[in-house]
Amino acid sequence: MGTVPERLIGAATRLFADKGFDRVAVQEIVDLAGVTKGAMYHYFGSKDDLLHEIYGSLLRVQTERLELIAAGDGAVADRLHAAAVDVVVTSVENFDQAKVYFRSADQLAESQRLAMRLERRKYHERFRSLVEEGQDAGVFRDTVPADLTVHYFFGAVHHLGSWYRESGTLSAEEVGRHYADLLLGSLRDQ
Amino acid sequence: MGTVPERLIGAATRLFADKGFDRVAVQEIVDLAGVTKGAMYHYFGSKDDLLHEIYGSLLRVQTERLELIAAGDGAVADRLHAAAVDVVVTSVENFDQAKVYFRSADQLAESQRLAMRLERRKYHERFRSLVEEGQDAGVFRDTVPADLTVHYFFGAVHHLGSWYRESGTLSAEEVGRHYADLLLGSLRDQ
Amino acid sequence: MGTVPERLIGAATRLFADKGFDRVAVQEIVDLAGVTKGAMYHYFGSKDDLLHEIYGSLLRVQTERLELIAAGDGAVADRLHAAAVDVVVTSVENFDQAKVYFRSADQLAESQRLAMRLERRKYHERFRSLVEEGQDAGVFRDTVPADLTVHYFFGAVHHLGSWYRESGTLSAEEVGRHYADLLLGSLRDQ
Amino acid sequence: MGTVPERLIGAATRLFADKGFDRVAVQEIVDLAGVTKGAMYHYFGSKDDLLHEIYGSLLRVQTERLELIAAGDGAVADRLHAAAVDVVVTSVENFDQAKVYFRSADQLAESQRLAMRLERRKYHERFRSLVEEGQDAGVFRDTVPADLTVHYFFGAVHHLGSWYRESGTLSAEEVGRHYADLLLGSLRDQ
DNA sequence: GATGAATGAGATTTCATTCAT
DNA sequence: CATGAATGAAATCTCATTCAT
Repeated sequence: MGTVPERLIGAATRLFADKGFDRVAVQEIVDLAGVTKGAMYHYFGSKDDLLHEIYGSLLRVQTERLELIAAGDGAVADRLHAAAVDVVVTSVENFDQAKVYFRSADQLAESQRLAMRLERRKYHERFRSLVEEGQDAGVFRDTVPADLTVHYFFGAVHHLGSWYRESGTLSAEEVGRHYADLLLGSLRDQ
Repeated sequence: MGTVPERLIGAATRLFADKGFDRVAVQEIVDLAGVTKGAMYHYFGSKDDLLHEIYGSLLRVQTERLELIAAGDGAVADRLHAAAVDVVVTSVENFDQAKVYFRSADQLAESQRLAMRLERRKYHERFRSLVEEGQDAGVFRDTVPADLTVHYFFGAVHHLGSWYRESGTLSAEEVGRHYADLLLGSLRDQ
Repeated sequence: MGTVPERLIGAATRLFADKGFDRVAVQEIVDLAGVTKGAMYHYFGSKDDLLHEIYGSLLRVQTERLELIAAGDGAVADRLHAAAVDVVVTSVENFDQAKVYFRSADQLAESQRLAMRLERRKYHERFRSLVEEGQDAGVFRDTVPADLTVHYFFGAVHHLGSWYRESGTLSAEEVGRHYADLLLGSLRDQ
Repeated sequence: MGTVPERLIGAATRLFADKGFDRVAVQEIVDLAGVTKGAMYHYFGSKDDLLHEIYGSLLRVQTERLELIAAGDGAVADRLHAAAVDVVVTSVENFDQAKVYFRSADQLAESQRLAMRLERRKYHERFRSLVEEGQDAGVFRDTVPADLTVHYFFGAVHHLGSWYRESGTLSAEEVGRHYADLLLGSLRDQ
């Protein structure tokens, strides 16, 4: 059944993803995890801590993978495409975590928000550097600022939680490829 | 200073946009509006009602404008471009309303959610029909499903609330054009 | 039966006097006052606020009376004697308030502590100035610093809560006169 | 570093003196002592036990010393003076213990309270017997009941915790002498 | 039309203590 | 001897909503 902290994280992830951080009571989390509130506060300092933990784990994984993909030695268009597919696939494969991540950024406690923003920015900038690399190489057009393009793309990714259903006809891989195609398409020089 | 209901809607819009529906107390709203709780419950049945009121108004405006733009008689690519610019511009020009709209869909009461989903879907479908029209005409490529493309684009639009700052260097119009260019770019046949 | 805030103050005074601030639950206070917790938080911002309210009221009364007595035109020894009697008598006549005041100074919230310390110091200093006036006039001996003497006397007064019983044989007036006699005795020049 | 129980008593003494019994969590005590909760409950039955242990030790020492001083063969005024100095000096020299003793009498568990009250009363009575001895001998005036005088003096002593600062200009010995002078002064026959 | 006192349910968090290891 | 995970009861406080006036 996993350790108590694992069960708590699991329960919180599912509930936060479903209802949003503010709509979930600590009591619901511990009930679903099968432990008592005292146990939760033994392992986590607060409800915020739980969110912070969930929030960070997917971002860390994705950052690591982006690092690897971006540092590859293929053409920049291929690397960007692979990175775009990857962020979609890992988001869908960890859909509850991703939904929490997409929805609850603003609910993080002040103190944790800064640290998280830094990590997010790092991810954003690594991604943007790929776009800029392509622009500098003349492979991508530069009529739209790279920064804005990246916001545009991540907006689309964040929105996955609002429409994508795991039970639907499209696999994670397929959505990933479509998203990547749309991104590359909009960057392709005419 | 406006009527009491107007002041209430204004206060609620600003606060919901800033902190999210669940983080705003009714007391804060009435304080900011300069009225009492009794007055609020005189005009609105509940806190949910306030959200509902705000939620719908921007969507109604945008739907109306989309209708007009889509029914124009220019080339489909031009109409889609204009529609894309428009949704961004109107979102930025009513930024607080838009933020509420982007963030708080899931907080609507069950009963209101359905009605809203219908309106949203209508908007989505009108937009999609433009994409499909272009695909049918052979102007846009159809390797990516029109439905997914529209989700992709609206994801980007919804994300505006997370990164766009009215005080920044980009005007609403500029962002709108960039967004539209990215959309059209990704649809352009190679 | 008095207004709700009055009943709350009354209940809190009795309970704080009996068991000490930290040993009293808000629930007990509202039960004794016959209202709900919500009502309490409607009138008082916190449990601390309640203490603050109680704490200040006796001090204000005593400060006012000391002012009057000290400003009288009798001999300094007579005025000091009257002041000493008065602080004992008013403390015993408002015994619950006095006990709260004596016991719970350290439980006041940080923010309120400063304000209260100022008021207390003012009282202390007015009292001390009487002692100094007598020393300057050669009526009281000055081998013991006035400051220390005042601490000594107020220590005795604060201790009333630990031993004096209203049901005992000594009236407030009698205790007051004894205390004043002890004070004056220790100041009398040999 | 001392044994584990010693470290626990030391930590508890400091914390109780600083914040009061009810404001100190067992976790804080064991943290400061550098041990775990299990260890604490190995040596002490409860948090109350810790208080009880601290509470008694200073009283025992002071009782013993009072016994010796009172049983001396000097004049009664000298013995009372010495006793008064001594209680102040030992209180200041064990200031944390004394503060706990002064503040936390009411926090003792019912069962322990009785035992403690007996010891306190014994101390009080021994002290009072000195006063009475002087009154019987005609050295002290008897216009104020001995009992009340002793309460008065111990009130002043208990109050030390509220105003005396070890870093101040007065040494323990000086304060002791001043306090004793005030006591003797108020007893001196005119 | 509007007030604001009052409710009552429920929120998060704390904490002394126990107990299997 | 000692650990530290886990409990469970209780603590303070919040808040949308109602209702007599």
